[in-house]
Amino acid sequence: MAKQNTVFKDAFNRCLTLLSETSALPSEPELGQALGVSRTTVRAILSRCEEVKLISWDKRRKIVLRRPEPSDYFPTEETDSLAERIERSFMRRILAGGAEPGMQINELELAREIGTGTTSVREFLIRFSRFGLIEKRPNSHWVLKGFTREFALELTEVREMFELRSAARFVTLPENDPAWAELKQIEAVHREILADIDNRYREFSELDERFHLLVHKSSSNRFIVDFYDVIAIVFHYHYQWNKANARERNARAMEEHLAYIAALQSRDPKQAEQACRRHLKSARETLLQSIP
Amino acid sequence: MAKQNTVFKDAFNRCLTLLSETSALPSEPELGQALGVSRTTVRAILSRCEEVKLISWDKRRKIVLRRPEPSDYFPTEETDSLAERIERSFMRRILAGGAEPGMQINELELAREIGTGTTSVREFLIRFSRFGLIEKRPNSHWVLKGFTREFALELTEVREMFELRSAARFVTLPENDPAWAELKQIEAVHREILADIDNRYREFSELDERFHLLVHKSSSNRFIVDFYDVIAIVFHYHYQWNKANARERNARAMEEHLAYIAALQSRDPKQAEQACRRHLKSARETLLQSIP
DNA sequence: ATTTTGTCTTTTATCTACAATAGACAGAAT
DNA sequence: ATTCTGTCTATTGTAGATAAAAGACAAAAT
Repeated sequence: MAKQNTVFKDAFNRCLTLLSETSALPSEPELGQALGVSRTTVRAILSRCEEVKLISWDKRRKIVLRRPEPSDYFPTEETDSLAERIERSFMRRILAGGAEPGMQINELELAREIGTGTTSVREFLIRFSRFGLIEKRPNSHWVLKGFTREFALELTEVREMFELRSAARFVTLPENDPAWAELKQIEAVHREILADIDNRYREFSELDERFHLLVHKSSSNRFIVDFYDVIAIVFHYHYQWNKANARERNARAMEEHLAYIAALQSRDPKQAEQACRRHLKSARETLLQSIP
Repeated sequence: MAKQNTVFKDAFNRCLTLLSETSALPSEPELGQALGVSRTTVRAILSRCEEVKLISWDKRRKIVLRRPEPSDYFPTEETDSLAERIERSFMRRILAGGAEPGMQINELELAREIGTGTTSVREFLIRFSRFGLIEKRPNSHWVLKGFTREFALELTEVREMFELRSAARFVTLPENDPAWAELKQIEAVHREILADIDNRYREFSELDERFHLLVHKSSSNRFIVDFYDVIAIVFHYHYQWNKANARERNARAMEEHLAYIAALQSRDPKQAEQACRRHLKSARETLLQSIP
């Protein structure tokens, strides 16, 4: 097994969805564009569609023969890229499991446990090391530095610097900048979710990321934007892991977001700074509370 | 060739230096400690020393038979780790050579050119990507974003935030913090070099890194300290590449450093901030001037 | 009672191989 | 004249293999 064909499987699944809405498929390049894959993969998808009698395919004629059934789709486990699977396994181990700071991380063991080669694990660890949670001892093992109180404080310190800077930049964006429209949309989603908070509070995590990323992006600084990855991954797994009082917490955060959004929309730097500070402060407290 | 034995060769060379100063070598664990390698490597070194008749080795008795000669040492090219060689080749290509932004980077080609396997190149690129100069298109090539004006501006923006924060923290360090002693030493080296600037201005680059790293470290924030790597590598290669007016530039920077150091030593936050700002401003200008 | 050595096992760093995927080009179809 | 398809080549992602290096443990030496 040299390379997983997850790109193919994932694109195939998405193609089935397209296929359920039309009677014929477009040209190969067009389909490739729509699915975000190369023609090689498109042709593999078309071949399989033909094989399972979903379409008849003769050169430009690609006629849909029947609606796709659930059994036509590849199971979702098979469409995740290896990197995603490794990330999940790893985060589960270090965040959920009893992972003490100072623990050694073993590439081989990790690879065996996840059922993959060492190369992929190694590359994952290298990529992951920029999050500041692990550190390499050359020619030897990795060391887990742990999701500790210090880590959270260091992370939030930088986050606050960056977000304050970004928010200050945000209010100076020209009227026609698309960020304003996106901000309005995000505001609307906040209101929708708040209106049905009991059922939809779980959608906050994703919305939170969307909002803060938008703010960070207005910095036009790649280092600030890239750093948001670190924040996002920490909060992402943190939300999954720590579900106590989620409904309440999320509701409060969304109220803060709305105040923050209104302050940005006011274009007044002072107001924006204050609202930003308020929200960041409570976000930091929430994060710290969950750390023993 | 599965793994280069650069650790062995480098440690062997360093062992020869030790060996030229004593008549007998210590125990294996002790030697391992001194050279920073495992006992396995120590034993390989001892074996080779015995082979070339540098020592006689019988269990605990390791008697030096003769002084090492230049020909006993491994050539320096062989002691650099693969990662270092890849970094140098790569930086030469992208900084010195005509490397336009948007250029594609090809792992295979790079590997062939450097004379190494693709895995190492790949891992280097992943590690290097955090410097914001390259970006990966999944399942496809890397894209060079280029050492452009924007890059320099984004880099210095973050640098200034971080260094101002660190300098503010520095002045609050307790009297007995070792940073104060180190600062004094660094100050002394500045004066020494300035006294003989015509001959020694080339030493500035290293001193610059030492000084700013000390400042950044006082932040006690891993993200701030780690970010200094980015700054260091950029300035390191930048100095190598752009040598116009080096003597003059370095002298001026050192004067600024001395003012900055004095301001830190005054423990007055206002003064420190001002001196820091002044120096950062001129550092930014210097960097920008060298970019077309 | 430590510390050192001899021996052995485990892990890392690196290379090579190969399937999946991207991408190039000429001829075919509109 | 453009767009699409068939075919072919090049590159990436991943596994597996292997030498170098780290490290564990018991027996030997101080």
